[in-house]
Amino acid sequence: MQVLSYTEENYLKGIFKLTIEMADKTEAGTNEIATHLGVKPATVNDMLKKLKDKKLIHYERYGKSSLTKEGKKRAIEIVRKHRLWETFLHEKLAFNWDEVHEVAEQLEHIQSKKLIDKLDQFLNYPSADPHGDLIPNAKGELSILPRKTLIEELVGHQCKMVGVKDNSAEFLKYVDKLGLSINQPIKVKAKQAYDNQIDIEVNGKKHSISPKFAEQIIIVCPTCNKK
Amino acid sequence: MQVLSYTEENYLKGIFKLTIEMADKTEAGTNEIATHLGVKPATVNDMLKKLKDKKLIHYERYGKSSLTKEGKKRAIEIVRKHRLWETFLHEKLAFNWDEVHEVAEQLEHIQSKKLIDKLDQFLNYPSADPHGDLIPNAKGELSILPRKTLIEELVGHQCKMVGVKDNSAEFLKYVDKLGLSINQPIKVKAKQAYDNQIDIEVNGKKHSISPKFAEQIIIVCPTCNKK
DNA sequence: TATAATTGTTAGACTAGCCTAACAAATTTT
DNA sequence: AAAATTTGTTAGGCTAGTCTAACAATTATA
Repeated sequence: MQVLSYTEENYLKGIFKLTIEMADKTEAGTNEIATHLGVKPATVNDMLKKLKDKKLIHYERYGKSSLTKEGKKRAIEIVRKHRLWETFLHEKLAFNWDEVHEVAEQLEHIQSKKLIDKLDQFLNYPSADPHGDLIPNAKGELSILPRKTLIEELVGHQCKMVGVKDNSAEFLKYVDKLGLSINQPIKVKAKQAYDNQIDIEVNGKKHSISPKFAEQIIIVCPTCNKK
Repeated sequence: MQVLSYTEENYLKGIFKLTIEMADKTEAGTNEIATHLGVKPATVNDMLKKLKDKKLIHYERYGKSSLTKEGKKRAIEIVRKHRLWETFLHEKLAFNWDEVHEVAEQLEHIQSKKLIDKLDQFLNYPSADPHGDLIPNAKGELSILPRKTLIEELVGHQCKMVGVKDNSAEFLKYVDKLGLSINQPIKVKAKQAYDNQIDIEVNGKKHSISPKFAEQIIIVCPTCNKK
């Protein structure tokens, strides 16, 4: 598989944003792409011809552009890398969520399949980046798992925290104390019929939490949705 | 502080390796740099003029080149980034020590002071990378003992292995068999004038090694440098 | 020391990615 | 439907980084 230049990758990513992530359109015009990327239309025109030759986009003279199947696949790989790096910067290196984008713009162009797969693993296969945007998996699939709260999770299942409902300092402090954070795996060990307390395991540590608390923790559960 | 291009950074790093990390020289020739970087001498010639204009190297027509104070500072920053990334890949993402170099070659060019300082912190301020090479700190300080190969070491001196040149499985297996590893002390007992075999002592055990082998073992020798 | 070999430089050409200026096609407005 | 506006294309030029081929300076050798 041919390696694309830094610039070619940025064009694919830009066209992806304009045609696939924007709900209302499936094609992008030359001027529109130019504005989005901060270059002149003449420059875009040259690149569109080049990307067409490489079979990464559909393009005809005076027409709009869109990604081919291969082009879309490539674009999704770049988006995946971008969002995984953002997650890394935020979760592991304590960058603020509004500082991560600029650095991820550079990191997303690093060429190494092994690197990105290992990073994914290291981050616990996150499904969303610090901005809440979904992260495609290694196959390029955007898994939209239904969200629920921890109180609804089945005993024996392993789920992943993706957010909270309560945002009070008091609540967040408790969340923190239990070792919970975005993308943190949680295993439900048992539920007490008597008072609905839930026994969970987080990072090897066991806790018993109240239903009131569990109700505030938003999760997704791959196990529930498999098959 | 002006930002250097990917290519300019690679030239500085190359000149650094040839003039500062190699024991016996303080200047590098045009052809030598070309060979090291895998480009033609004519190309190097252009870049040397450019780096001279930017006051990053000392260079005169038909003369050898060396880094200025500023050039050296820049080169050390790149080396620092390279080695921190190697450490990250090895320690956090479970890359083998012989797989990290290629990816670090790309990562070392990411421009973000904050990123590299956070990474340093995340890794607990490591002082050596997976190959045993020293990592300069944020101030660029590094206790540089000149590196050379075992074949150059004087009889009677005790040195320390800090790396290898050959990375083939065959070679590394032999290295292992002799009890050699990063930071392993080696004593040179004798050299045979007849066939240049070198008698060494590693961990109390004596071995006789070929010059071909010795040439691949990178060492530092405190004795040689203690005047 | 004269010659050969090596090392370094110059000139000219190429590509990728960018630009401006002029023009052409498509679309919108009147 | 003609004119005006917007959108897209082309031609030609620029820079960084690369190359080859010819030449010049330096160094090693006979």
